[in-house]
Amino acid sequence: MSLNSFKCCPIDNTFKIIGKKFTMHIIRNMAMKEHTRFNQFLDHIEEINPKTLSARLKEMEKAGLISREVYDETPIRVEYHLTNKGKDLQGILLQMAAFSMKHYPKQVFKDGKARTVKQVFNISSPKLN
Amino acid sequence: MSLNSFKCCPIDNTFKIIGKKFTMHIIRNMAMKEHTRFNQFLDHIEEINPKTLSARLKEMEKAGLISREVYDETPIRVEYHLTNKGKDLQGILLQMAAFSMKHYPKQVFKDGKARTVKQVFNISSPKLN
DNA sequence: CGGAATCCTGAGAGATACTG
DNA sequence: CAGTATCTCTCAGGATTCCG
Repeated sequence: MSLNSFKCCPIDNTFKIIGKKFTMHIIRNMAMKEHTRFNQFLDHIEEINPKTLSARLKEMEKAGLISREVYDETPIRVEYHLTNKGKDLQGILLQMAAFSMKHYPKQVFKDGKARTVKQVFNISSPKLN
Repeated sequence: MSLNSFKCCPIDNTFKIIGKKFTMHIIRNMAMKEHTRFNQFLDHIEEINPKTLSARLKEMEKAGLISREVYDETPIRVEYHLTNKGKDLQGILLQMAAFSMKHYPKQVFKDGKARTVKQVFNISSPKLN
């Protein structure tokens, strides 16, 4: 199976979906911290502002990475959840975590000692689809 | 092992290194097409221009992802190669490819049929460090 | 060949205030 | 609570030319 079977580059395509600032941070907080709500993201994502957060959430919903559900209570409640497609980004997320945990232990860990993803998240290598 | 051992987020840290436009494209061409030279990147990376390419290469060298070697011939020859650290980004690269190959087969493949990374690259899941 | 130097532009991000 | 509405502004990136 050769590279000739490609019409466009899958890496370029993926980058267009997740490459914008904060997109992976939102995915991270949904996948690893189980955050679901607007102000939760706003309060816990480094340096994000409501305008940008709103824009990212809309893009991600349009791309099918997340779902948006409105609960008509007072006060209103809106929850965002990862779709199965969004969950498939966890492989990228873990590889990203692994890279910094290996190469930047002093910045990443309080005690400065490197750890593996398996140690921290108790997870094994994500399958390649 | 809990999330409390983190000083800063490894995903955020990685994103700061590879999140800029074209960085992963350069890594891709080095890792998968064995490109090594300035004009090779310039000619084969979609929409890049010399100024941005130059900036990315410098950042990447400074970050220790690539090495720069000058061969004093006429005309001068300069080669860029992935360091071991740069090679450790291949796991992310493969996960990125896998995502689009699974979810966007019609955009990615000429025949529109999904393939796995294993089928295309004859490679198994990258290890998580 | 491998860039550096300019100049230019606009998308996108930041800050803040406001609203249903 | 979950967003809009402005308004400002920077700087990443594009286009082009030139240089050792």
